[in-house]
Amino acid sequence: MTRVLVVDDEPQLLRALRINLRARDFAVEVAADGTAALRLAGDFHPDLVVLDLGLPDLDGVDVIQGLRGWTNVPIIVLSGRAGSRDKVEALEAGADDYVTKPFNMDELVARIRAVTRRAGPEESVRVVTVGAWSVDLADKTATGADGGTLRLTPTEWHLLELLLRNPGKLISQRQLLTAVWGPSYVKETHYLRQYMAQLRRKLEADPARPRHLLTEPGMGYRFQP
Amino acid sequence: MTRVLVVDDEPQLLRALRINLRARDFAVEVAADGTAALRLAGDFHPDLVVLDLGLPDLDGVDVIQGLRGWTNVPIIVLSGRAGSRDKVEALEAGADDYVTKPFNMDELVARIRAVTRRAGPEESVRVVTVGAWSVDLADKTATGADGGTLRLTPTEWHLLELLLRNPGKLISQRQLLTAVWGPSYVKETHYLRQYMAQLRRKLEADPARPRHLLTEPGMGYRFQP
DNA sequence: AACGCGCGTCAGGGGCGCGTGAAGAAACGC
DNA sequence: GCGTTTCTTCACGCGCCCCTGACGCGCGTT
Repeated sequence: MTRVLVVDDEPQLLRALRINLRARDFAVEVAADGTAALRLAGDFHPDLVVLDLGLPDLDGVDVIQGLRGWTNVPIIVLSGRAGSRDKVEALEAGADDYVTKPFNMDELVARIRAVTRRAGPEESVRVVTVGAWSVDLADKTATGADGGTLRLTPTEWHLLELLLRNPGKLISQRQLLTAVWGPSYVKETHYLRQYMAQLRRKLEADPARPRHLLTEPGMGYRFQP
Repeated sequence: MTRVLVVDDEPQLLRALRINLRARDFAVEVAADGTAALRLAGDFHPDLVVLDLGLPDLDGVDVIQGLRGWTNVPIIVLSGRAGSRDKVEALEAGADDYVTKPFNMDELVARIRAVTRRAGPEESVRVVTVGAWSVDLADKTATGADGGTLRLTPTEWHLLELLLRNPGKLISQRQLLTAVWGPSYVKETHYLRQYMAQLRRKLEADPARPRHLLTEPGMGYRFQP
């Protein structure tokens, strides 16, 4: 059964969503604020998160980034504001879809189905090949074609894992910094340059001309398989 | 069947629209003034509203806001006045498209189709085709028919994403400027011309004659799928 | 015709982001 | 306590992105 975590601070909306989703055969858990949402997400391991941006304690974008730091569970954002600025910010932070209130319940369910369908038949990757190296994300080892192994520091692993788990996808600097160093480090882009350089030195055949760990100027980085 | 509410105070235009839309398999309801329109919208729950701005009782913008208070049903505005001031006001209030009278019936139907197609219970778009290019908004990649990739700067992405996420819909200059550069840049329409030209150079087969990134003089820009 | 206005196009320059190297500060091992 | 590894900080040069100004064109107004 598909497990859904609903995060909203309005009791009646929470209740309406719970009833409607349970009637459609979803397992539903609810949270009323951002901190509870982040905690429950760790315990409940939902297949999908429905997140209201207007929470009492945390900013919605911070909740998204808090989740994106360790999981790429699909996130559907609810918001009372239709402003495209908010929408873009949420999507940039890692949301998968955006629904403005007031919304039609059938539409929301349709989007939930669409998002879970898309994320459904995925196997969580364990081994990724980066050039001549074979990286095992589960037991944290990297072995070369000649059988030699590579040593990576914890920070390097954290950064590399985020990129490798989203092959081909652009990960914004903000996302990387909040995930690896925390939300208060979003300005320290030089950390990224520093550690991306180290990863390239260790993994790329020609560190000056990376073929797999690519820079997207002004935006972020991307792992190209 | 798609349900359309037509709001206009001219009986002959009302009649013409009803006949034409019914012939094209729309379910049509009509209202002759703003109050009737707001009441009927609540009862009829249309999938689309065609709204004449020149109503006897209420100002057109007030009708739009009255609808937007509880629903985000697509609204296409009709107006006899070609003044850009009215257009922009209507679009800012939440209208989805704008047609000046006298209008071509086929054009109106085409816009109705475009707007309803977009708002249907479809999954949120990730990949959009623009001419020969395939643009992935999630991965931030653009690949051509020959497999080549395209590089876009952050500002170009921001602008393009806004247009591509609202296919067929007219986005006002004000909206684009506030979303990409911030609210204090609403006068800098020069930026738009600059970056729209760059996007056309990169995406359009014939940048001088754009087929997908269209200019609506005095109002804004539109992405035509 | 002259003028203003909006749009498209081109060229140039300043500033910022990126890559790189190096060194100090902190944490960890024994 | 000492050496090593890891994290953080600083400095420097280069390339490119963003902004700016200019001009031409079409269109409607005076």
